[in-house]
Amino acid sequence: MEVFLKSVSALSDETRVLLLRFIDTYGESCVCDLQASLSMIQSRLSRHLKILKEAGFLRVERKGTWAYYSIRSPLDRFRSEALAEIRCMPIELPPLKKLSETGECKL
Amino acid sequence: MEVFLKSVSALSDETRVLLLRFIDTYGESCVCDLQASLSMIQSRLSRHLKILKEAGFLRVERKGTWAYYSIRSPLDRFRSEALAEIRCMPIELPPLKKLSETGECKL
DNA sequence: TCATTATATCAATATATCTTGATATTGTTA
DNA sequence: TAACAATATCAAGATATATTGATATAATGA
Repeated sequence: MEVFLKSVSALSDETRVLLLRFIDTYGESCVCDLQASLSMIQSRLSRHLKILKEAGFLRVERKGTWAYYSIRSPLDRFRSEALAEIRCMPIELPPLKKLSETGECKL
Repeated sequence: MEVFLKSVSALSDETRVLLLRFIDTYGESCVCDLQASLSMIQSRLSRHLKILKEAGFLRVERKGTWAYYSIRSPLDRFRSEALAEIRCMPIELPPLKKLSETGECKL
């Protein structure tokens, strides 16, 4: 798909906007932390994270079995502007649950 | 729908991106001109123009039975940036057919 | 190597969006 | 008012996208 269309399609879904806002707010997160914090099913998360990554908003870093997703940097003008808009949205962010650090992870 | 989601959803469709690019390039156009130039069915055009209008990209001005659509101005930062992206897209623009002015309109 | 955990992908269904043709609305002119 | 042209809306089917549960892959440690 064309680059711009891929970017805006990625943004046109509530779940993905929430993910971007969450990761932008709390910083790099692994899938199991997102799963615990947002109470989302794992396959659903994986799908949306992939779409956001392929649209140029996220990057992944593997650390052992964990995959850490973070906001890709630097973002181009359009994506930065989009992220700025998302920062202003009235979203109820659930608190962060860092299972990957407290060793409670086993979902 | 939430404002930002409405904007990006409006942008995430090839037909609407083409419409924006067309109107941005050739200036204010009525539906029958778009119909002739883009060889699109009228109900389809009407639908997409409405979505773009409600997303804040277009405005309409009625002149008699004609409805002239143009880029809304001023656009906010995000929408301007989006339009700038669209201006850079490699789109094959069909030539403008100004039926509404030459009196050939009767579709 | 086997077992375990985290993540990714797949297949089926559910949901949303687009396209089309038909009909309704609005404005103009006779 | 009647007839017509331009545009908008509606309803049906077609297409795309999202969600879920099941399965596959990858990394780790015993």
